[in-house]
Amino acid sequence: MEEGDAFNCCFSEINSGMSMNKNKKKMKKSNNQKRFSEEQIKSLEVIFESETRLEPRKKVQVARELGLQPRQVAIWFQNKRARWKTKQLEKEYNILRANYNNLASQFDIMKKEKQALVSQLQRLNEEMHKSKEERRDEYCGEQRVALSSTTRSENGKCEPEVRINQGIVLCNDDIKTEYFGFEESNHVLMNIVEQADDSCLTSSDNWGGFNSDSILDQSSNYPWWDFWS
DNA sequence: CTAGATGGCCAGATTACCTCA
DNA sequence: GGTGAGGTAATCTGGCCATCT
Repeated sequence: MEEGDAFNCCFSEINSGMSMNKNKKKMKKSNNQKRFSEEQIKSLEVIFESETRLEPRKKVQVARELGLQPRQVAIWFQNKRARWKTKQLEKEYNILRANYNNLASQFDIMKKEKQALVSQLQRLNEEMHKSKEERRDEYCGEQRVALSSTTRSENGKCEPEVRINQGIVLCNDDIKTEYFGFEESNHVLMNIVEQADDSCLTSSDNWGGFNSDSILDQSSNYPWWDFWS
């Protein structure tokens, strides 16, 4: 701490009548100069733009130039920093809110797109099942005719029940895969639909649990603003 | 060298007062 | 003219740090 600084500090308090008894409940202020002049404010603003804190020497110099007490300059800078910080916080809050709104709207759009795709998948799946059953019936009918005609020509005996049962067993097990040829792709499709059904996006409960806190949670290291990039 | 005293600066909260709608 | 809201200078409080003794 500098001697001059200490002197000016004490001087300013005494001089401006601001040295208060701490036991007093009400503070009284001098009515000499309530507000700084426009020029004083302008100069202080200019200095503040380049440096938000003043060196003791600079503070005395500025005070002298503007006709203020060093303590007044110090207090102005303190208050200015506080106001500036509040404004910065407001700005940051507005940016965060805008980002959040943007994120939420995009999320909503994607949610709808996904629901549409899920319905489309379900429709396709139903059609596939229908087509599969039609082909199976068609195939089993052909097998039934072929089997009964073959045995009759070989043995001269007619065993329709056995032949028919054999045909049905074949249809339900191995032949259907060979005949229809899409067993594997069908499994894949079914898995997609099942997974989509389990997804949080189709569950309104989970969607309702979506909140900004989780996104804005500073404890997470994930840069959420890059989520959509 | 270390510990306590002193004083300044800071942030944050609050007060007192002014201006304006 | 009275009043409430908002802005601003100044004060208070508690913590931190540097210097002195």
